[in-house]
Amino acid sequence: MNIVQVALPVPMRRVFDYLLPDNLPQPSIGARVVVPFGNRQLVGFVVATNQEPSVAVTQLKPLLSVTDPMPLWSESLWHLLDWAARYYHHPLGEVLAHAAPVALRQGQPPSYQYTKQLKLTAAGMAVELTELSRAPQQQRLIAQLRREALAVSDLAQHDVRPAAVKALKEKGLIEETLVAPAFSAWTPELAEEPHPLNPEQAVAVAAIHAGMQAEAQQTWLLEGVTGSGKTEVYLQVMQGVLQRGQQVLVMVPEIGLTPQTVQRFRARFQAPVVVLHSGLSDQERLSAWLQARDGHAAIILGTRSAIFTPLANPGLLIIDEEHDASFKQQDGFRYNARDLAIKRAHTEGFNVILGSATPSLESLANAKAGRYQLLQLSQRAGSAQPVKNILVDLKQQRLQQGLSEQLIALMRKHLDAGNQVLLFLNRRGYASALICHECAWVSECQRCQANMTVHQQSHSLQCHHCGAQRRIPRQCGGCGSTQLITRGLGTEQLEETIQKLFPDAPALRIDRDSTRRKGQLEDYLKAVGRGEYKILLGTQMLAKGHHFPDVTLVALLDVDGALYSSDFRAAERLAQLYVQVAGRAGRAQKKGTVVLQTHLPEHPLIQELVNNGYQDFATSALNEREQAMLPPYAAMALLRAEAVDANAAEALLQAMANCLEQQTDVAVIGPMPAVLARRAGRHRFQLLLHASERGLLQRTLHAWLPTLESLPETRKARWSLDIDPQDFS
DNA sequence: GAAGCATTAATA
DNA sequence: ATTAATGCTTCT
Repeated sequence: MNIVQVALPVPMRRVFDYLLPDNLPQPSIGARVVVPFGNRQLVGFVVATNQEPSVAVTQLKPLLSVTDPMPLWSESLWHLLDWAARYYHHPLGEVLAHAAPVALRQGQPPSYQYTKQLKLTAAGMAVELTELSRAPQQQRLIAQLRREALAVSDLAQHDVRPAAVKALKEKGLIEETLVAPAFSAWTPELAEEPHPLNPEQAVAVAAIHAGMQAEAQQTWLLEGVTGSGKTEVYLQVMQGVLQRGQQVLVMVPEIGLTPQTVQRFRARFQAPVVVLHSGLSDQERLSAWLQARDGHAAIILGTRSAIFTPLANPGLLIIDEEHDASFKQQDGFRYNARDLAIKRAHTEGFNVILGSATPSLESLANAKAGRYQLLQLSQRAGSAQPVKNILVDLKQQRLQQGLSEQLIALMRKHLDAGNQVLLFLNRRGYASALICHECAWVSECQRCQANMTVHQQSHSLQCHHCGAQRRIPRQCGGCGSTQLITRGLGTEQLEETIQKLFPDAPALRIDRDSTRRKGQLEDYLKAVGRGEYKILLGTQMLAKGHHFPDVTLVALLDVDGALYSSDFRAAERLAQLYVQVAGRAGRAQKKGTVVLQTHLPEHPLIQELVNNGYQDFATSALNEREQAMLPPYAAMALLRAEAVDANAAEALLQAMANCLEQQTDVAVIGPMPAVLARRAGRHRFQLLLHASERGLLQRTLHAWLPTLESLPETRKARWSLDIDPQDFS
């Protein structure tokens, strides 16, 4: 009897053997099969056949069915997924399931959905409309179908009820047909003229074009300040790739996938663009996946998970804003899509462009080491001038709700000149805590080690970590006093203050709370573009990607947290944020000003950034990383554990530490409490592993994971492993 | 003693 | 992850 080894979407780092019944065809590696598992049925992936079974044959169950006659993935993509499972030490079955669209995960065939369409029969063509004068819906439908066929799913839009359709079918006037999906044409002609390039852009495009002629796969790091026209470079490089009939995969951060981005690609090329965004239905996602696999899609635009899209004929991969943290998945299968993309490009032999105004230190180090070719765009398009930086020392300053007098004066000046002002504050809500003026009681979350945030708008205290909500108390929870005051400025309160200080300047707050409704952010951004608002204030959402041509003053109100942070990446992230926010200022003909309010103006990072810019900051930050033996000059992995019982979580990591400490080439740091020591009622600990090279860390983990997994302490606490962790919270 | 909830073991 | 089996507590 034939044995089939199957990877299943369960959190176990092992595969399962099944018997192949005689009536089923021999499945190929990478095909899906349906198997019995416990008392349920799962869709699994064949990883091997004709192997020796790892348990007694009598314990094996037979496969229920073979779903695919062919492997689901090309050989190279299959190898990438297998590599990813090993590199991230994540169960292969879960990796494969993650890489497949939901429809395929559930066992649907990998085929296009045919749409049901209504068409006129010969009788329907001939019938006199007046014959149907007593059935207006039927009449309308016939009239419509004489213009063009109609999909059954669109009937409601034409206000035709199923009864009318049924009646017409019975009269033999219309019929239902299944129609194959139509793919738009793939032509090399452009839909619009390319924009003229400035000298730097031209150099970049020429360098990439030249490099593409070479046989060897290449990676370019395109470092372009905001407004320097990176997108135009992408477009002109893509042009050549598309003309050769090759596909382009474009990956953008979650927040960057806006209709405007898509619009730029559609406007330039007469080639089908497929967009993988969160709003797609399972069927639409499957269709996009198939179109990419079959080469019907020329340009595939998507976020993190787009890296798993099969490509018939890939020519180029672009990762825009490559430094963005959203390329790293923060739970479950914790992969880094940027790193996987580069690995994939290597194995499949296509070229990569990494683009950013503020490249990650990892990528800069790779450029320095000669693995990537660095291309720089330092001029802002048109006549835009460099921004002016102003540091405001908050020490001993009189503040009005977090605003220094200097900043308020600057805001007046810019508003009086008819320009817009943007204030950045990365803290939503009204205030970060409610405290008692008499006994210093603080509004803490019951289930997390964190303060609850005051939300005046919804009259509630909210925990931003577990989502808990309750009414704002009138009395102190400790002493019963009614003297409750707020601490820590949030965007809601900032909005209130701004309206008081600048009653004549309409202000708009943009944060997760104010843009909850779908499409609301887009509506607001349009209103901003029309000049309906003079002051914009908000969180991270304001920092990225949006173009505000009339904003001339940008201020970061409170970023000192990053300067005190224990996370070694905090400085890098602050520098990137600063440059991104600064990029919102003075994009058109107007000179921009950037204000940074801080209690630590003498901090070397701040000085370096403000005086010498991101590149110099990055150089010295990389030197520091090298001195301190931190990534990218070392490898890290993080073991996390959480449990209701704090001891259980800590004991598990201690047991793991005891095992791993036998390995001398890997430093084991911890266990220590996580930054957020308790979340949703669970105590959290972490254990940091540090090695001078990835290989050492990989070999250690590979050797020890089976032991770690089977430690008795794992039964008392949930744990996970994060390779190349980005966030230590 | 049954019902209800938490813990543990198994999944081929 | 999901589920069945087991253990423990609580309720009537």
